[in-house]
Amino acid sequence: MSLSSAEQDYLKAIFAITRIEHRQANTNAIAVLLKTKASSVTDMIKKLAVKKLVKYEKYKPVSLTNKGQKIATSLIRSHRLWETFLVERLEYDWSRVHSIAEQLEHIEDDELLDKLDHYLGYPKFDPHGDPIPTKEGTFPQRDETLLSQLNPGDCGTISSVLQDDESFLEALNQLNLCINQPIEYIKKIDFDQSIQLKINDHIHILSENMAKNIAIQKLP
Amino acid sequence: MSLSSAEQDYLKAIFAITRIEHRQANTNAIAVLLKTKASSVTDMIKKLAVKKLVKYEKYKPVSLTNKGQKIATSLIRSHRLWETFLVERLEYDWSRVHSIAEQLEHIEDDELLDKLDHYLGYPKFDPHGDPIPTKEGTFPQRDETLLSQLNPGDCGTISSVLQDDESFLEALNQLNLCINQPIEYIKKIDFDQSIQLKINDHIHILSENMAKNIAIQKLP
DNA sequence: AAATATTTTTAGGGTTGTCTAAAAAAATAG
DNA sequence: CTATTTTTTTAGACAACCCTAAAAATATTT
Ligand SMILES: [Mn+2]
Ligand SMILES: [Mn+2]
Ligand SMILES: [Mn+2]
Ligand SMILES: [Mn+2]
Repeated sequence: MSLSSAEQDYLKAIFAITRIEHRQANTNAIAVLLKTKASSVTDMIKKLAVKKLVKYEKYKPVSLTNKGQKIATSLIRSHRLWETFLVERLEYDWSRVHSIAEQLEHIEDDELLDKLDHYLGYPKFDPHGDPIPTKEGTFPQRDETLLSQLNPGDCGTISSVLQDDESFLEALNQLNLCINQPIEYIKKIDFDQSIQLKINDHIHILSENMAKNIAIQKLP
Repeated sequence: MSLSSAEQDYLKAIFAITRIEHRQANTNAIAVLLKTKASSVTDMIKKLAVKKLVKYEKYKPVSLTNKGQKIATSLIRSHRLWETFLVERLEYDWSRVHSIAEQLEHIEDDELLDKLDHYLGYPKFDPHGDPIPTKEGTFPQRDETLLSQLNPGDCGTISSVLQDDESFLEALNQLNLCINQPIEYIKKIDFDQSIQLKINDHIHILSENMAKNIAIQKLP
């Protein structure tokens, strides 16, 4: 069964809300994520339910069937492999690749993902530190702490970012904050919960909101 | 102005018919190429005319404006660069890449083609020997003769194939007939114009139809 | 030049995916 | 437990793209 890009995007959205953000995939949440209207979501959910890709009861949050989950996982795999290709081979900045991967992830061919994976050397994490599921659908795991939840004196390296927003990532570039960059957490500023941290021996400040979207691997 | 994949496919089709096959792009010719119906073509041509991408008068063959030509050329560049990537980097067989490139050619990003071109080392010809237009829209030129038009004793190497059909290319694989393969033309068989030729010291036969779709660079 | 065949366009309709506005259901507050 | 607010669904419409069948225009024969 072949799915339209729109159908695929809905499956991805439901996966992101339920499995990644651990929220309920209700009509509005999906509409917000996909920048569409609740009525459009209802329509599409019904179609996906007929195709046995989601479980749906009127007025209840929707969930993926096994089949739907497999497809969503494969799309995430595709998205993240393409992002890796764009950064590692085409020398794109990590801030620019998300919207291109949104298009590339829908390219259909039986062998493409495996060949791309092989070519890239079976990467485990994408340029934003997000885990790339294996062909079998397993996500590599890792111990991470949100930068916003460190304690004074904690040291570590940036392991992932939780947003793909271009302006957010560009701002991190300015501070040399990229994946694997060592940092030291200094303290939280009482005034508005901003974070003070040391990067390459320089002190910088990050808003609470930005700090919430940066994950750290703590050094022992 | 951003164009749908369908609109882009029509521009490519008109380019192929007028500039490559040197025929008139009338409604039926386009419908056959795009495997659609004449009435659908008329509808789309009208839309493209409003957008000033084609010149259209009722009942007359259609032609591309400069703007339409630039877009078509860029799509061909995209298609052929992606085919090159698939064969040279992902190790696809040349017989499998066309349908994937049909999808990839529509990916939109300002920098993508230039980065891909740079990464591939500015290739001049794609895996089928077709010229890859430069960023400026110039097609590399070459002296070619159709295999069907050689004379007994002529030697040369295969420089391109005129069809992307998977079964055609797979059949060529079986005979070791790939780009740059040296061949010697033996003779035409009176019975049905089949071609006898020597490949790696072995004699083989090709149907007239296949020979018409293989281009040769003659050796002096 | 008229008759016939072919090509192109128009008319009307179907599907997919979107939207707004209104109705219905569920959740929340008093 | 009712009243109000919020969320979800339904109804109806629209744009893009494609289709079939019929009409109109053009090309080819006789
Ligand atoms: Mn992304
Ligand atoms: Mn990513
Ligand atoms: Mn091709
Ligand atoms: Mn090609």
